[in-house]
Amino acid sequence: MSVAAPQPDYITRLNAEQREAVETLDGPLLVLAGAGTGKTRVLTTRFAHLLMTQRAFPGQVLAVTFTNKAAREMRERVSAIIQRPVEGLWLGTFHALCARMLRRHAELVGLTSAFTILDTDDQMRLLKQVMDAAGIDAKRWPAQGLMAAIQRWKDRGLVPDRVTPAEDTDYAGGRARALYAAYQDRLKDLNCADFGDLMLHMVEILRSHPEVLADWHRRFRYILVDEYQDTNLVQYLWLRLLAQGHRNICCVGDDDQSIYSWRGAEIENILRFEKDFPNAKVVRLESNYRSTRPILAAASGLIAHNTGRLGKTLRAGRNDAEGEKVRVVSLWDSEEEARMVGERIEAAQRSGHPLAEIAILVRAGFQTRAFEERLITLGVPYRVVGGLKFYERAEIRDAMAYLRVLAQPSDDLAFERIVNVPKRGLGDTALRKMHEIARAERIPLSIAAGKLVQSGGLAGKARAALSELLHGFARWREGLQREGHVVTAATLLDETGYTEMWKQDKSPEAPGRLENLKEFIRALGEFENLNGFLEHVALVMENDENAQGDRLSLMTLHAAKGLEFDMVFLPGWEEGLFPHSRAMEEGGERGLEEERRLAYVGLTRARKLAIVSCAANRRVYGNWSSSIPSRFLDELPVEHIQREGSAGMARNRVVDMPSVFTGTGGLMARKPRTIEAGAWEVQARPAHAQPLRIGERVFHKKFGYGRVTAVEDNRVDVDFEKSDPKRVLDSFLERVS
DNA sequence: GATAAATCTATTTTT
DNA sequence: TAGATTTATC
Repeated sequence: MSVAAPQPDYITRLNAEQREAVETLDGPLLVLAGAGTGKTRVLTTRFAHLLMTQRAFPGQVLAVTFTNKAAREMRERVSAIIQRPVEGLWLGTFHALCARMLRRHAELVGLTSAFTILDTDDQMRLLKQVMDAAGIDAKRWPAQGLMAAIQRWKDRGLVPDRVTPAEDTDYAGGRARALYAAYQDRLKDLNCADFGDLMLHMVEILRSHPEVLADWHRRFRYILVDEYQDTNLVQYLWLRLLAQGHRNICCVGDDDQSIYSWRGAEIENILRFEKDFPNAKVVRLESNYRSTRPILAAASGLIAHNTGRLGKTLRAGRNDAEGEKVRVVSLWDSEEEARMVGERIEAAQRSGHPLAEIAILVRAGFQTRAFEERLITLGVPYRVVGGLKFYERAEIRDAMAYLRVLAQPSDDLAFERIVNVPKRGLGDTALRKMHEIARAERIPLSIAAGKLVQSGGLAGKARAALSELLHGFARWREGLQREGHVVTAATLLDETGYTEMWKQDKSPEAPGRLENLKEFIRALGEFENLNGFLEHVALVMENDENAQGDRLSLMTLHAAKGLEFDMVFLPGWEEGLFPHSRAMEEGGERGLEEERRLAYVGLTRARKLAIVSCAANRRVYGNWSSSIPSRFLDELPVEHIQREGSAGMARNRVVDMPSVFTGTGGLMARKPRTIEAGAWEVQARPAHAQPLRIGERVFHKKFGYGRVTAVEDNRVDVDFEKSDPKRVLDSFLERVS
């Protein structure tokens, strides 16, 4: 910087560490941005700075996000800084950007530039067909397992040829690779790509076509990556290939907020950054502007229990950072927990807190129900974030399938979906005949259908129905030219009898579905043409509906990442639920650490008050069972929390009701009796006169006989004979001699 | 091809 | 327990 050069105010508004992250423009840079430290601000300011200093034209910056929402936000904020709309940006999600690139090079992987992007439904159906053709016993080998394996391979950038036989032993007797190859072939035949393919194909192309890669190197001078801790291997490879030339890559992320390993995200990508990009600079953003000191201290204390972190310490960046301690409330059962949350929300509401600033964050989706019921009885408006998305609804998928056939007669999957919706009397038999012709002549299904009609290989009624459908498509295609896509789509849905089908439907959802179809047509009008719309829907599966009104938010912890609220409820902190037993079974210590990061994400969502709670009894699959407080509660630094509720767990640990309350067959198997508040709280009687020791044989009402493998306070690890090893409270165990 | 019965299966899900 | 999905039956 030259002497006394006046700084633009978008720079002077930053703190020192943020400023360093923005102004370090050349070479690899990793910005470790703790929760609430202004990550998005840095990213967008950096982008704007590149443009303002004329380091790059808009089209020379590649900016990658994970969600459409993040991309939209970045676009808006960049144009706000440079005070004009920015055009020609390569800003979007990994998938959207790859799709855009792949349309230019599709022929290099055997597709045409008009390839279709499949949704999960289509993927599954296609895979089932492939497995069927290969004679795989679908009972023994569920398609879902193979789908997961294929996706994992794709996440790692492995085309079928690159999968080693050693990785292919545990599915259908080592046939997974071959099935994967067959699936890929089918995709190519149909001119389709699934989500994973968008990344996979592009990486393959960049790997094997240096001239293409060089081209992209010339184009992009700077690369910006958001949420780097969530990248999977194929995304990492793609970034590394593109960054090879100029090495001006800036990745922003937080290893402590990596919570998507089960989706293929590799936390190693961020841990390894300095090795991958030699001479990389690392800037830490540790000044938190979001939360009060106690919340930050609680979150920091918790996450400190993780190993293998890059290490950051959140500092309170606000002047008014003092505040309420984190509440830890223990309750008798999940119903009482819901009541407690409801009461506090009402109280907050009474004292003038907007509901939009309150959130309940749960570990698993099913937990929302108890709270919904409570909120409904209390009349508190709420919204559940991340339910079924608009474009995932059946009626929308059907309508989409019609439009896809309209746009691309060779889209077999779409054709198959709608050929008998509404019912036209075209069942399995008719479909099989079409398939036979299609396979024999290697033509699309819809063309085969035409031949079938002409050859008369179909009974009268079915033949007439199919013929009418095909003529319809010919007509609507003409209409597309004449009347445009919106009118044609509406006509199509009417003439096929699709809207009529829902009008006739007497189920309570039917009116809503008709509404959705109207909304669908309206959304269509926002696009210039049909293809633009189809691409958008394939890549942007989100619903931006009903966000209005002062409503409380109810969502999973995963869905809450990136959001913030004044008051946050974190219920269900119990062993087995959070940390979730499955996470630990599958991921071991790594799984546990990811759960802890999830807890960290939860706590750091709160600006002013976090209320953590656990219940001693919870209904699991219909049965009441008892649970013990999450180990995460013990990991919160005591000086920053305030214990409340029926059981002060720090001093008097919750003593569970006798095991007659649990299990299925007991006297009170239905529900633990709600006893007078406080009655069960203080009896800190030791469950056993002599503490249990490792190796002792014990009996548990629900899990049967087992042997003690570890003892920690009143928690005992038991290796059960008839059940998986579990951690239980010692009061539930009987000593067996 | 539609309905009823039986069976299965229950984390998280950015695109 | 609840719901989704598969299978059996008419």
